[in-house]
Amino acid sequence: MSYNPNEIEAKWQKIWESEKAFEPSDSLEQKKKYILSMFPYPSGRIHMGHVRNYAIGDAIARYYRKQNYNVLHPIGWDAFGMPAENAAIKHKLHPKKWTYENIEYMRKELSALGLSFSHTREFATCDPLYTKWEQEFIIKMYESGLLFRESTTVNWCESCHTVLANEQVEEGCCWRCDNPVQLKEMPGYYLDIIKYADELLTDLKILEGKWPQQVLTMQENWIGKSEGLEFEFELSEESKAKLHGRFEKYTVFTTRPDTIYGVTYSALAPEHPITKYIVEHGLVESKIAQKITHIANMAERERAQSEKEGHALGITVIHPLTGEEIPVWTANFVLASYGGGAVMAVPAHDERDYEFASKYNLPIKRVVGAEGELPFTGEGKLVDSAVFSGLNNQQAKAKIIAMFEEAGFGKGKVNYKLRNWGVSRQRYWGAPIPFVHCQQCGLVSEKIENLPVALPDDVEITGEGNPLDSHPTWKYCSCPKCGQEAIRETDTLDTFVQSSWYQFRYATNPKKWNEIGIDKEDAAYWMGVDQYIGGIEHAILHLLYARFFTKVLRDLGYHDINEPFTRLLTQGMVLKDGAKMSKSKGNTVDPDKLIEKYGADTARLFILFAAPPQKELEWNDNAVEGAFKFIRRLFERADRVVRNELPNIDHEALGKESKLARQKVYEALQKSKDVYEKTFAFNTLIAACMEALNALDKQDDGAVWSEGMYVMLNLLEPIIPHAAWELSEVLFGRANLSDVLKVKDEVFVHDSILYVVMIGGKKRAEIEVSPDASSEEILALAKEAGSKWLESMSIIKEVVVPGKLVNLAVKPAG
RNA sequence: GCCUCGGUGGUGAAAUUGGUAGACACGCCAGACUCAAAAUCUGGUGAGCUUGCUCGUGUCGGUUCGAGUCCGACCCGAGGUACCA
Repeated sequence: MSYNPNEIEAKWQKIWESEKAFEPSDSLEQKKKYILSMFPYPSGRIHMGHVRNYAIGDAIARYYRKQNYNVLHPIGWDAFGMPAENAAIKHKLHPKKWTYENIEYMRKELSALGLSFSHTREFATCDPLYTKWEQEFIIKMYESGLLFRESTTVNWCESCHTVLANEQVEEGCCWRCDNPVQLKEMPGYYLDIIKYADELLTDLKILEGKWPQQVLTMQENWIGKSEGLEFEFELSEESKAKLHGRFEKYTVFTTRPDTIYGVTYSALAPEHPITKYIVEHGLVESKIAQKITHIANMAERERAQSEKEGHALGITVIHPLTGEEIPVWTANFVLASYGGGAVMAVPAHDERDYEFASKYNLPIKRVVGAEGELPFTGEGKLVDSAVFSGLNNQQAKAKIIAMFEEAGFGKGKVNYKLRNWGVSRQRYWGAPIPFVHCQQCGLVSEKIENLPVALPDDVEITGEGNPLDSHPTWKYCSCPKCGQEAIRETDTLDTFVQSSWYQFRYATNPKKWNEIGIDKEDAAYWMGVDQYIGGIEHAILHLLYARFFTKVLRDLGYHDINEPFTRLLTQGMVLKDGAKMSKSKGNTVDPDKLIEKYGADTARLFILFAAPPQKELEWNDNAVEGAFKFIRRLFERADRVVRNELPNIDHEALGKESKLARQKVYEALQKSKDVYEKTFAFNTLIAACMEALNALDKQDDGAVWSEGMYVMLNLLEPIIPHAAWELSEVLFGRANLSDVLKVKDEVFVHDSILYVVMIGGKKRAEIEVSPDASSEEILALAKEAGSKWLESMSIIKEVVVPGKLVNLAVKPAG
């Protein structure tokens, strides 16, 4: 047969579409697999990263379908977000139109790849029906206290005109546009992810061995749990008076309570209320006040990189154990958002405190270890620490915390680096936050029956300010509670909110989509996602938020799932000339053109053959050609097939080459289970099939050819589906595709076994040994074969590895 | 700095988890076909030399009959994180 990819790919795609071949069954009884590749942002065109992502997911989905699983393999669109608004500004296109046109185009591109998606479950996250349920979740979260509105210092990107979540700041810059992030005081909506920090951390253990270690470690570090002591510094009487009695004390957190006798000063963040009060009330020189204000207004990045700087605030606090008066400073390295924005400073045992104390000539008092260089942050015995002197510092930690708790001065405390998730964005193209501001009632959530609060279509997008805010009528409404005039919230939700629950939406039968957001029974059947596939760049952002949302929606009663993604595969990037493919570098390969030239099967085969999915993939045009030739060879060899079913073969009667060919075929089959279910090393399975085809070519038994093609097409169907369906249809009426194949053990039975003879650890000879030979017989043969190397040697040890090799350890005789 | 993952021919990569290093493919070389080229097919292809031996999986050491694989120290690369008290 000749191979015409364009013709057969169009033919089968049409058949799959009209037969709705890949829709899962509604029955919730059958064994199931939920295979999900991360949904795309509809940016306009697909790129090779998408092709790789969906080729991997599709191969796994098709494999399980062949194993008679009920398979859910959906696709959708992560459709809200900034590029749509930027396009609107640039090309005067409405974000909605831009987005849906892109979806239309990309859907066509993806369908050319022959992906086995369940299209009845497809949706875009900007569909009002999706927004409706999301807004309901947000309101329930508000009612349960998990969502709150407050005014704090936020990360602000001036170029995107919006607030960023902590996770969206990369090295002090905006994750989208790379502009330096400013700190700004603003009201916003927050999700209390810290409340779930401990569960998010401990449940990482469930994922061990199923998620890449790298991702688990990144999440662990991001959550950043640390245990220590929280206590209060009381201001001296004089200082209280100086602050007009407005402040009595403040809280500090330390992971080193064992060093508390070494405290020589305390430092507050420039944003700390006491610092602010002092600056605003002229309690320090105006020059110093200016400097402090300057620090507070610096961009986060700049501040982190600048030298340690601080100013004495002219107040003191009382050491809770010694009663000493300790000076209070403000310092640029104290973070407002962590541990109360204040620290006790122990310069002898903390590098930062030491650097600061050295610069400003503050006293340094050693309390751990007898001698050696300072600062010393290691383990040791306490000195000059009253009753705790002489204790090992680890023991002292526990005792000092216990003592504080007993005396009521403080308590053991767990802190997290993780910050609460700021979900409001000052942008148009997102899901509106369903709240109104009422003069009478304050912040009020919209009534559930009024959802969705939909975006107005008639907006002018200029890039200046939030179009919802400047819309003439949209924000004016009546209060859902008292009916008075009120103002609608004009902030929209972070787009990561949509991608935090889409996996549950797919799992919900679309027949119920109008009535319900997430169906509990459907979720119990389909969730968690058995295999999730996506880029490592989502290791923290999306994967942490989605895990969090899953737990929150569980606690709100929507379902009973603890973790959304049972197994995770992070695919490597697609490179060309050693660099990531990008338009700006001009090293892209256009998937459409590739498919036009070689067909989708070649594209899929190359991508899965060139490297294991977890690794980076270097593009190679010649190797693409090679992939095409392999498929063409399969078509050419179809003529060798003489039976239209799996033949029964008398193995013993075959010639040597035919026996070897059968062995290669079944080696490939044996390998396939591991590849499709565990390692995803498709490259090795494809190589095994190539070996099998090479071996088949060296013999001409028609039955062996028939069996070989029957099995190989079954194994390759998930990778090159169009070619496999076409050949299987013609040769076997597709019976081989629905068959769950079994390995035939007789092909691995041999008349003789090859043993490698090693002498002194070096390979010296090979011997053919009968399968039932004893160790003694094998050794005798080995010694004979290796006699040349045994002359004037004496054997000190004889090792026989059954079925493999003989190793004779030797030393010179005499 | 800290954490994680890597380092194997000219290239992409294999190696049943401690058992013949380099499967499979790309490239290259030679041959066949051709007036010629392309395409196709066949064979070869880790390095070195004295042509059957030596060396060879980032470097150095260790364990073992046997190490790409395990242990220790180091070098290099990629990613993450960065004043979290």
